[in-house]
Amino acid sequence: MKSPGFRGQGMKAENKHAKIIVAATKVFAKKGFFTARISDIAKEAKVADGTIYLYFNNKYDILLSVFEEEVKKIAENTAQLLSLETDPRRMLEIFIIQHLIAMKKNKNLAEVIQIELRQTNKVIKDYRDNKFSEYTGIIADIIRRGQSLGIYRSDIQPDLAKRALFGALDEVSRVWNASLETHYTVDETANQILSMFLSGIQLNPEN
Amino acid sequence: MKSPGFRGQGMKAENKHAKIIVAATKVFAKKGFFTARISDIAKEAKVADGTIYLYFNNKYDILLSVFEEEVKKIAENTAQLLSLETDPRRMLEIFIIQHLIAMKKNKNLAEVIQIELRQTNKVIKDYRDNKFSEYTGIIADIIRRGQSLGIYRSDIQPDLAKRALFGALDEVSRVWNASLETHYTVDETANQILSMFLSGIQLNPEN
DNA sequence: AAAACATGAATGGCCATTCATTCATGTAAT
DNA sequence: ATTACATGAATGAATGGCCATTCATGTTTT
Repeated sequence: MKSPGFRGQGMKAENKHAKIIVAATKVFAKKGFFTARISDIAKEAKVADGTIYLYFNNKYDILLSVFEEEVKKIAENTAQLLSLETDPRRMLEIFIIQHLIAMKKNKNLAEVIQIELRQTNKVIKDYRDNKFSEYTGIIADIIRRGQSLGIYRSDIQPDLAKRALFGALDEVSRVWNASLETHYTVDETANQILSMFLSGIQLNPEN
Repeated sequence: MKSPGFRGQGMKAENKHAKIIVAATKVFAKKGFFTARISDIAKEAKVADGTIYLYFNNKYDILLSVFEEEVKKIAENTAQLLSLETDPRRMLEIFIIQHLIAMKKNKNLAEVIQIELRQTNKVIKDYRDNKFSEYTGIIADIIRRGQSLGIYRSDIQPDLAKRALFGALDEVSRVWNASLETHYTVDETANQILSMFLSGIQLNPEN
């Protein structure tokens, strides 16, 4: 006597993987990687503890999957928007806005990125610089393009600038999550940061 | 028959506290807070596991102490140097250089700051925003001063700018630690970041 | 010989991971 | 279409290892 649409045990995999990813993102964000318990994730995903191991090898594998999948999403979305644009100034604006929107919309993701970047990094460090550095690489590319067009100062090191900009964005979103302080809107923030960076990067400042 | 200056067990407390702090900084930096074992710290400090609990309440207390003491050192040192200076542009330069020097010199500290800021934050969140926000507050103060002198754009939000700048510096030093990439010197980096920020913040850009 | 310090083996709790069992669904035989 | 059998997804209690913390004991200092 199950209500229509209900499925008991044994139902086809369907979207358990996805459900676990979503739950894990939430739990990692709330408690941090090390403090999060598998059983927390299982409960959040409405799944048994053991089920998680049908989809992931271990706890770290979950974190990695969350990180890579989510970063991939943002990167693809941003790349898509950027492909329609040619002005490096406008491109930088798009990157900044998209990043902040993504972080604001998905606070959990923001946290996971921060955690993965700092803590775990340590343990596994190397073999996963893929999706993430691909993402920040977008910034460097924009800057290089601007330089070859004579719009951005040629004495700026794109690899340093990408870090400075990413760091700025990351710290701003960290505070959005971590503190109770009132904070500026995405637009205000994006404008301010864009303005700080652009005017410092443009060859011929016009404000 | 100990050589002169040698002291066996039971020697007067002397500097055990300090020794543990130094050891803990090193170990936390290398392994991260959660992965670090008390016995690692004890071994590094050449002290018994139990001894640590004569000086600290628990593992987290060690991290907190490391964080607060080290941040305090930097903050005081920087404040001291800044007190000799009045030009907001030069002041910003000093802050940037001092921060980068401190992080480069003490990679361990850089890591601990990052860890404390992200992971643990989570757990205890509030009651320790003291030393750290005091430190980043220096940036906001410099900017405000520059604004009232008409040197920095008045439309810049000091609290946002401080985060952007701190984030940029933090991300740059994160990469110094985390990656194997060749990276720029402190001076190069400081110049670049200062230049990016200053030209974006100055009312009348002159380069 | 107290008091103060230091030691490190033992304790105890926590939690990732495993695995024996259950059960819905699918297939084959009657 | 009813029964019998097979499959493997899902479960969650039990296992086992790790490690922070404690404390009974030893050592040094006063």
